[in-house]
Amino acid sequence: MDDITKMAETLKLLADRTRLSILALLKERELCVCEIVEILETTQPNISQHLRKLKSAGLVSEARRGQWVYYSLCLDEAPYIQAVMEYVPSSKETLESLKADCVTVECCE
Amino acid sequence: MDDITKMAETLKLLADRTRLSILALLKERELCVCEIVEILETTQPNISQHLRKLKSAGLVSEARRGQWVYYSLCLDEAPYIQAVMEYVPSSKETLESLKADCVTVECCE
DNA sequence: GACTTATATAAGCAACTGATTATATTATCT
DNA sequence: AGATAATATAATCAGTTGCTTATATAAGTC
Repeated sequence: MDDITKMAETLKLLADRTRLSILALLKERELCVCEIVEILETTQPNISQHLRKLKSAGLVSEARRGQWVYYSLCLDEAPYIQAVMEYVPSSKETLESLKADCVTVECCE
Repeated sequence: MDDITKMAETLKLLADRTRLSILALLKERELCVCEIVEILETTQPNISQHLRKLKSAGLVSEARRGQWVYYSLCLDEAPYIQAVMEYVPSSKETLESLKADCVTVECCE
């Protein structure tokens, strides 16, 4: 697979509303699956499967802590992804409002 | 449509081998459709339809000169696309080798 | 060990995408 | 006007994608 094909494949991962949102969130801080599910208002399997794609491309890494699995951004090997991420609108407010009404999610302590 | 959704939509245009190759070529210089067809070794309708998508997103602009329609890059409005394009491998050699055996294509003068 | 919570995986499906083939349009040349 | 070359559009189709529902695994709690 030549360089351009590989680049197109990697860009496909960003070219999806849900995955780009996940990456935008992880840009702020690491998050566990259930937090992402709550914020993006979708189902858990949906997020899990998107995370798997991002992980197998090496764009995120996971760390289990207790029953929670935390995902964080991992863009050192993907400079052009990093370049794009500079332009993704911040999710800071979204994350703060989550903290505010953090009743349903136990993992945010 | 929120910002992230729009960004994902635009990134979809780059997330395709053929379209990314077209953009990489146009990064070097403007090209007419038949040149792109010859270089990328695909069919004319295929290229035409990809160019239409790129055009309707404003990423390329067209200029008819005689029977040929020349396309050129137009990324002023899309900073993050421009950022990605910095990382796309150059097509300079490909374009020069085209010039070398430019027999079938009449438009390159 | 039984129950609950968090996450992952699998199967199924509707919607979308990229390519091909066929046809239409536009311009040039005689 | 007729023939040719360049490009655009339309129809079709196989392959892919993202989501949902159902189920499995893993960790924590009682």
